[in-house]
Amino acid sequence: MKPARVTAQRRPGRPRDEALAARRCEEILETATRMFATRGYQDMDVQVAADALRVGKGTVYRYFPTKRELFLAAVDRAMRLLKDHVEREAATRSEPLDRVEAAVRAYLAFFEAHPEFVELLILERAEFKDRKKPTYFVHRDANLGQWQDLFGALIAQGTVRDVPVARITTVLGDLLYGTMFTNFFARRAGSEAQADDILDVVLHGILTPAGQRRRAGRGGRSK
Amino acid sequence: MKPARVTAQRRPGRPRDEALAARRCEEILETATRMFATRGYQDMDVQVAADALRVGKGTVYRYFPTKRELFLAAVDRAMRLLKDHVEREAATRSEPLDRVEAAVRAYLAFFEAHPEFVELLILERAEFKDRKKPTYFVHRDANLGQWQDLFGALIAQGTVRDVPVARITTVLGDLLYGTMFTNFFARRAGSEAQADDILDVVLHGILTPAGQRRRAGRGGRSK
Amino acid sequence: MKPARVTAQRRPGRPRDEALAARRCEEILETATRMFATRGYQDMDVQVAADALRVGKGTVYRYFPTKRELFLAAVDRAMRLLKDHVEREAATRSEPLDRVEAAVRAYLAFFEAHPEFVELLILERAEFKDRKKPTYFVHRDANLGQWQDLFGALIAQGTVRDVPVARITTVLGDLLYGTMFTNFFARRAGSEAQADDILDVVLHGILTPAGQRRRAGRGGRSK
Amino acid sequence: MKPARVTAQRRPGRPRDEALAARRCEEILETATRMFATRGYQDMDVQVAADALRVGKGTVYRYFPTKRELFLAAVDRAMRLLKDHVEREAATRSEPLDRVEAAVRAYLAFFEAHPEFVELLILERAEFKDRKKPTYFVHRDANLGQWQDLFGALIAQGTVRDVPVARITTVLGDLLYGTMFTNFFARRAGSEAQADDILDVVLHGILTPAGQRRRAGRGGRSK
DNA sequence: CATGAATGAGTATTCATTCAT
DNA sequence: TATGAATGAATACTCATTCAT
Repeated sequence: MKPARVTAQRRPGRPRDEALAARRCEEILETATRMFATRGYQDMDVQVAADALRVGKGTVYRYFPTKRELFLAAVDRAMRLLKDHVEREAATRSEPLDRVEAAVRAYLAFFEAHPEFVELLILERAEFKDRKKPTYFVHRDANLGQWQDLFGALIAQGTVRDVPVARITTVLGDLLYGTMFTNFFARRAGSEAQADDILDVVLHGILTPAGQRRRAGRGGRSK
Repeated sequence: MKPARVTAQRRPGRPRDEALAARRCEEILETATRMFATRGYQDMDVQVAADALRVGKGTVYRYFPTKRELFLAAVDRAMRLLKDHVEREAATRSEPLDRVEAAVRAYLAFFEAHPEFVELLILERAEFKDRKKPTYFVHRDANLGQWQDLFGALIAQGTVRDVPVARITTVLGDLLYGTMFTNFFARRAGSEAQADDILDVVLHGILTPAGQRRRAGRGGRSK
Repeated sequence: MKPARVTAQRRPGRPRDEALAARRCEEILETATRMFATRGYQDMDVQVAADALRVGKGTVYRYFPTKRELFLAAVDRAMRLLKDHVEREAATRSEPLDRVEAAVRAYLAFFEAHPEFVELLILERAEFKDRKKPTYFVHRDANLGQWQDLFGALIAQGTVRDVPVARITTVLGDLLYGTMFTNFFARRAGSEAQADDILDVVLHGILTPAGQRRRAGRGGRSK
Repeated sequence: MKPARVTAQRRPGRPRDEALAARRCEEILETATRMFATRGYQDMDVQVAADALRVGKGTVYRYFPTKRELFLAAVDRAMRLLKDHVEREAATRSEPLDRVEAAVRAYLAFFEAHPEFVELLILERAEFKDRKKPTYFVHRDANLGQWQDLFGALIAQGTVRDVPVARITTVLGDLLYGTMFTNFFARRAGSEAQADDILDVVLHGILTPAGQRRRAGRGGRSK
């Protein structure tokens, strides 16, 4: 006879253990992420994931009603972790340009440490073409504003050339995205050195002063 | 679909019509590309593709022994078409920097005109993780040398800063790759303006001279 | 089945509330009957029934150890209610022939008012083919004797032709059974008029000329 | 759009064997009927049926796209066979009343010989409650008219009492239906004697005194 | 050569039942 | 006693591939 939970009268029956549920939910997502990344969407068998988790298959389905929902929850979790990581790192700096640099390094380091999340991004697009917008871009768009504000401030203080901020965020965003994917596809590593390269090119450009003059003289198309 | 009975002098038995075979092979790949891109790898039924081609399913299997081979042939074809397109455009210019610019524009225009090829690249990675290297990177690596030579020449002539050419090709390659994917995922269009933006940032950098001095003074990490 | 705890003086511990148990048992059967009839045996989820009853699934299992037993108890209840209804109606008459007529009307009216019970009869046969004899026929056979006695008396008093009573009860039983099913399947209604039709046809077959005259003289209902 | 089967040039590829297809379709239905009747709808595994037919499961699905369609086709076939049988037997007689009698005997004999068809009727109702009208009643309604005409003629010729023909066909139809089901449920046999009983009861209800005398004079079978 | 009939391995999901609380 | 979290057996249908014609 268990001592009655002193909270007056509780409902009859087995009470729900909220903490356990949350922990298990996280465990399932973590394992599922690993298995989706390893085997692909179709070949990731919910049965195998359940076995790895030491729970019954039905239990997984209690938490995520379909394989699809399980997958999308895993992608969403990955994006939340990315955002947390990048913002935490950027927050360690106060100078705007330093924040940009820290964010670039954090982004690349995050995906280097978690290649399984890159795989999820690929899989999402490959298997769920019907969805309006991939999770990555939903998150990207949600975070875009703060970075544009940052570059706006850098232009105002005369550190960055006065070009449309959208040009900067777009090019830098695409560059990071492409680097992250290529690292994964081509099995490259060394995100620290990559960050150096990227920052060198983006911040300074590749042309010499002479080269810049020459190009301007020829009427290159860039405004 | 009846082969033209060429009258010349026939050898006994039905002569193999090489031209017909090549044409049909191309037709199959084109249709398959469209259908893979539209429906994904798993959902693209060979039966449906055969129906669209107005041939029997067995005929498709005569040209490509498995669905997998059919898919990989389609990816390979896409990469060949990309290479042809970029090189043809680059060849219209003689100045090295102009060739780079033309190549950048051609690359983006190609994938804007052929989003189905982007889809194939995604699908390849998602469905064939076991392959050593995705087709895209096989082609990328094969073409890398000529672009490195080009940038080497630009450095020698003083147009481009004396940084390792690998840094330039890597950053530019990743940026184009990321832009192409993002265009597709986020349904962006307007590759001409994008090329302008990319060339502006990569060639000139985003920092003002003052900003560059300030960063150098702070001992920024880039060498 | 459990011997009633004689109430006199209470023993320590929570007393079993027999009345509550019986009431809940009846509630469960009533709800289960409705849901089995609406959704079929396989599609009737114990979970859904428990939800409808506002109790936990485990509680249902406390009363009925398996879904199968729950179903069979529901069928059995239906047959008990049928018998009660028919006998109660028949008991309102004293003349043997009137009792027969009342029973026929009561039978048809009962199933017209409770189509869910017809559904249970169907489902029992469809899902439990292994059982030796469907519940309906167990009850039918148990009640057969009293009706045969009744017709025996009618023959003895010269009201009914001297044919084997089994012929009468069988034909009448099959006719009622077929009418009840057909009403249900074909969504016919109007059991009163049907009873008129049935009695007209059957009585004018089973009555002797003398019996017909006697009944007409008493103002029997058949037109 | 069917190409005239001019033997000269046939389309390339393996020609479809129409006769084989029709035969196999019938075989599948026959086997499926037996297995549905034996095991019930849910427990009838298409795999097992395919094994019994010595074909692959996919082949069954080529002919019937779903298990449901297979089942409904089996029911429909049963009804067609019933109709054929009853009409063939009725057609052996010329006198209207003899046709009725022959039809009653044929109906009961058919279901006595094919209890599996009775099972199908049960299963259809149990598993497909959503369908507007069970197959049996679709067929029943389609054939009703001819029997009403027959009874109309019998009334006109003074053999049958002048009651609404619908009353006669309904009561007789329900009686046959109930008898057939009860035979099956209660495992009764002896449809010949049952037909005697039914005809005795029903005819002596529907015949005028003149009609009874006429039939007795012709040596009608009812005792 | 071309066809399409035949095949059967492969899989997400449901739900009756159990039992810890 | 009541509850509902956990379990895992059970199953229709698809589609890549083969091969008789």
